[in-house]
Amino acid sequence: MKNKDIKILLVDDEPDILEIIGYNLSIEGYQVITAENGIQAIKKAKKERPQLIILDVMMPEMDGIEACEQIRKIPELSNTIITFLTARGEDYSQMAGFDAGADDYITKPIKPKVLTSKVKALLRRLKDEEPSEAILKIGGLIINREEYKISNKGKEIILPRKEFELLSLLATKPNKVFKREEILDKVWGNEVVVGGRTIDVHIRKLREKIGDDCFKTVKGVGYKFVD
Amino acid sequence: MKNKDIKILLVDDEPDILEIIGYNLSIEGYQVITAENGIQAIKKAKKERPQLIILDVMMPEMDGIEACEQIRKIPELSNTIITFLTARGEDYSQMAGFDAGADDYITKPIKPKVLTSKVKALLRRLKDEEPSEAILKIGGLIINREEYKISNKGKEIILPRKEFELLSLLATKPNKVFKREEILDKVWGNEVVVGGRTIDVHIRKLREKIGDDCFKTVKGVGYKFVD
DNA sequence: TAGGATTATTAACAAATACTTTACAAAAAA
DNA sequence: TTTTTTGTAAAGTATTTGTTAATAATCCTA
Repeated sequence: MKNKDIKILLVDDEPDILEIIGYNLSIEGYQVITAENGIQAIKKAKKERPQLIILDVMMPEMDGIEACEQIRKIPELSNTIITFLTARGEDYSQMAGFDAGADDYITKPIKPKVLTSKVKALLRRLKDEEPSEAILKIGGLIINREEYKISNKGKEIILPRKEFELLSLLATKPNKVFKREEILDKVWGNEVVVGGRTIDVHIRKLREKIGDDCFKTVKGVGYKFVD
Repeated sequence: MKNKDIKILLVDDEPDILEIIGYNLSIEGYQVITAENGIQAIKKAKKERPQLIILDVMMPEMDGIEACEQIRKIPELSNTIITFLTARGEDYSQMAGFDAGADDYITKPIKPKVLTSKVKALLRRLKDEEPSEAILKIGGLIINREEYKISNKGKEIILPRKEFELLSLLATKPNKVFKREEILDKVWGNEVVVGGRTIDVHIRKLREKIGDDCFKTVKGVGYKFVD
């Protein structure tokens, strides 16, 4: 399923928030639908059948919690993922939210990267049936894909996105050789065209940061991660 | 392995949590064992040999981290999967947990669906290890096409691509004679034109590396791999 | 939103390795 | 014996990857 086939319903009473989140999501190619209160949200949810609903907790008319409960009662939307928008630290609302049937929550203020990776992670559940394994452990390396974080022998490392994804890919199957083609497909996307040395350069950076011997070159084929 | 053959040790000091998680797991058919602190947990783990341990981080007597470390030292439990229960957002505990040898963590509050699918995912790791078609075994030779690796009588050998593919081809049907034509087709591609000695040279290199007698020449026809 | 920092890509060249050919020797077949 | 086919070593060619630095794109902050 491509992003453009995915509808996200965004519910918040502040137009600014709708604007900014909506903008970020649409950059990623999602179809964004908005609503400004719970009642509208339920109406639109029924009509549009979004795959994901992002719901502000605090809203006039009908708050997010109640809206969530209502939506959860709609059978056609049983597969819809609902996530709350909540101010940082509002613990009680998380609790109430989960009771109401929410799948996750996002705290405000929202960083675009966090938002999009969270959305991606949530949508992945749709396909996977089971929530994807967000955490990979190989040797002394821990890769937390949900939080885009890596720790190597207890030391945290921040990797740029492409490097992270490349490492992530290789680490899903240690010792398996990933063909360059395959890497391009999975990390860059099969329609993107990049020069011939791009992968090598990223590998080089990973070798620098994680350790030279973790990455093995198989000439004529590709690279593998070894532990 | 059926669910009823799987033991899960659940460790938390709050009886309520034990109750609710235990209930959900037993619905799925798992055998659930409980403990209320780290010391008890270790004792029960030794005795019952559970496949999975769900361990609360914060506990009186002995906390989850320490319990985890202790359990990891028990050789019989080396295959046991340990996952932590942690309050949302407690980042430090995650990290400490991994250092202690945990495989994953689950955040509270826990949604039954998340719990069960996570458990499923974790247990899937146990079964893995299935030999795929990517691996060929002939005599003392193991050809791993996924890892582009060869081991001959336990000794690992790295082969260049063409050699690897040539060997790979011959090994798919031991004792079958592959005509030179056929070899060219399959390894080089039918439009590539190479000189008359190319195959021989590659065979020679394989004989050097794998063993002279593995490759038999059938004059006027081609080569075969014998074990 | 300008500009400074970071990240991604490209280009150009070096280095490593793989592959092919050559030339001739050896072996087998005719 | 002559002819054909294969074995071998070394040289030569081609391909692939490593590396660096420069440039482009992007992100982030003030």
